[in-house]
Amino acid sequence: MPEGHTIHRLAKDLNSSLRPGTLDVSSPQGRFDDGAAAIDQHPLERAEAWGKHLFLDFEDGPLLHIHLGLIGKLRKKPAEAPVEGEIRLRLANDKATWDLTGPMVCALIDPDDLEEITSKLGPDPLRRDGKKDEFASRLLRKKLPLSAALLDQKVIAGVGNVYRSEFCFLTGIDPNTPANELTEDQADALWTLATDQLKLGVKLNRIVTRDPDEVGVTAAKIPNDERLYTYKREGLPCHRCSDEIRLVEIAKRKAWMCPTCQS
DNA sequence: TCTTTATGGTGAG
DNA sequence: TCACCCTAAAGAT
Repeated sequence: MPEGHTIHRLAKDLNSSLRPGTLDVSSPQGRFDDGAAAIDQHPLERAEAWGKHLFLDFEDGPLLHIHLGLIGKLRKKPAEAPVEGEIRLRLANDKATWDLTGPMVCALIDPDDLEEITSKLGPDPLRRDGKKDEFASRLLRKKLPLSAALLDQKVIAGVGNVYRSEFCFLTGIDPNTPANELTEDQADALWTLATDQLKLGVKLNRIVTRDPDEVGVTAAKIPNDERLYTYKREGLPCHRCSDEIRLVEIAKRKAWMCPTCQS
């Protein structure tokens, strides 16, 4: 489930769950034994998210870089939870256990590496240093379809395959529109939307783009199968106009759109 | 009990 | 452009 909101939520939860105090760090699966040993018994100073990247800073220890990729998960379990599955990394104290499975990246890095990684990322709407103007200038330079540009982490860090289709729908823009044909106002609207939506995603710990008024309950209570307008809804009626949601392929990945609402 | 899929990204050719 | 990496759950048989 990893788009930017997931990573920021994880950083927040890790900070409250694993501090203060030293941590028992291990690699039950055995593929990160050396890394785990280097962190073991060091307190977590701070977890921080940057787009879809997660960085954990340990007191008197190295930095840990985690990227969940498509299938990675970092799950909170009770203290002393039994080992089940392919757990690359386990962080534990006497109150909780966090198990990392299937990450694309789990590696110790130094500050120079951190700088190199973050310098390659575009503005993150969930960070104080995420700037609308920077997003607009990067977006409007791209000749790619909007839906492809939104997946480019150098244009905006943290947006993934669910948000990109939903943002195109919510702004009423055809996802195939070349980004450099958009207006400044449209770029502004996309940034504001991304900021609001990702913040809501962190709060609810899931993506809910649907207008609660259409469903008649609060956003937190919208059922999972009603919380999105387009994603994985091909063939189903648009929540706004009842036309059929269409599946298209953009930037080698599936994208969804309403042919009537987005033109 | 298979095969497929997934909210991602890299490196080789 | 393709092959490939990682894992688990859902879907097909």
